[in-house]
Amino acid sequence: MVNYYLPMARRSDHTRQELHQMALKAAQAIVKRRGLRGLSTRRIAKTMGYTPGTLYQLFADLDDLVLQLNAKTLDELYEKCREVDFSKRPEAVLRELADKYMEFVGTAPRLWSAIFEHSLPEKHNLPSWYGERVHNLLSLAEKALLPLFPADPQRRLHEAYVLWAGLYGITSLAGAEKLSETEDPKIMVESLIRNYLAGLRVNSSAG
Amino acid sequence: MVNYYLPMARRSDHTRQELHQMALKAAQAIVKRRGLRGLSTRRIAKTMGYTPGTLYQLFADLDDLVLQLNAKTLDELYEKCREVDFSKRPEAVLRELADKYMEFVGTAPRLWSAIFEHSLPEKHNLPSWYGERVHNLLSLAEKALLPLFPADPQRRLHEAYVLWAGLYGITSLAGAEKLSETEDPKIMVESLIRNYLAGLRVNSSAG
DNA sequence: AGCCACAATTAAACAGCGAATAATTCATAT
DNA sequence: ATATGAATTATTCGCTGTTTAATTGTGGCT
Repeated sequence: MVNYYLPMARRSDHTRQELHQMALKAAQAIVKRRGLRGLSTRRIAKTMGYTPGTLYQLFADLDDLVLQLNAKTLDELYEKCREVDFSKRPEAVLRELADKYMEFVGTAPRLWSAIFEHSLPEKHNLPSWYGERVHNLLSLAEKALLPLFPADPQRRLHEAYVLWAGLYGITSLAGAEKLSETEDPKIMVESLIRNYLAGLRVNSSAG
Repeated sequence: MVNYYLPMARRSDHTRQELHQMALKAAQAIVKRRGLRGLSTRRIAKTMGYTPGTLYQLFADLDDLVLQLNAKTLDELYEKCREVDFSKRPEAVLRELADKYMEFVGTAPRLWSAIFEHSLPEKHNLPSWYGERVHNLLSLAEKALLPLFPADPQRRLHEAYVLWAGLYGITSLAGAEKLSETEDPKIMVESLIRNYLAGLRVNSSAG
């Protein structure tokens, strides 16, 4: 009789979890260098020292793997952004968050754009664990807005969305298009934060 | 002797320009229904009633075709946005622009996200004619800001860029469903315009 | 020790892809 | 009428993601 309850020892030198980690690290390295379109199951497998079939024991398909890679990217950005000093004034915190964001994107632009270049087949929806990663990041911006709307978490989340999306728009446009090389994305983000926050104060006190 | 100066008549029933148009229309229909990942040379060719090889006489490669499809999309959005009444107040004009923009995106979300999902291979840069399409749209937002900064076109462009990038970010994130499913992008855009413009007035009059 | 059960891994196959090339078709200029 | 050369197709190549069957290897049991 075989023991069905404990996992049988692996044939090779790596546990399932190790393999999972190896695959994501391999994929991350490939996307960093060659972009999402340079990623393939065969390339990942070769980088790991395995064959493509093994990947299908760790992931449902390549979409699943990319989704988990993107979640990992979001996690790493989240960890980087958690370091900011949230005791400062909202505007200063948001500026620091934006700085971390842009620094992160700048060091691995292909890894970052993989998040937006990837799209799921029609049938599938985004898994909830992916949405949680996005929410984590948003909660940081929301946290920065806490002094502004201490009693309205919903409002806080809403404004955090707008600022986050604006940040994304600026960085992605600046990254993809060098038409306006006179425009510095850093200054644009600065404008966004300063003016939007000023507008928030005006419109809140007025209405 | 052959006449090198006048184009030889086509073998089939369509001129080169007609074929070019047919290819883009076919690609547009496919992307509308199946998304960018459902697009292939074989599918385009079959839709046109030709074979894949013909496409390579009209386009350098599939990337070129997708780029021209995206330019066409930007053109169609531009034509739609030109209809707004630019005699109104800046905030009203910007809101109308945003409305047209989001209505357009809403009717063909897959066509729109193709703009962001597509990325060129490392070697190539975006052609200038593509950047012009983006600039056209940008100039509409700049036009709306004319009453606010009548003597500072550079400032106008800067603020237009920030606003447009924000709109771009909100719609693309909402369209790709990489952000919240609960937040309504329309309300977010409303917030962006109202607060950013309010901030502009405050910060301009103050400093 | 020997063997069995079964998980892990691989090798092979399939359909489809973008792209390049050779072969073919066919409208026109002479 | 025929040769010319552009337009179109058929074929081929090396890829791709994914599935399947075959193989390998390991731990449990007698």
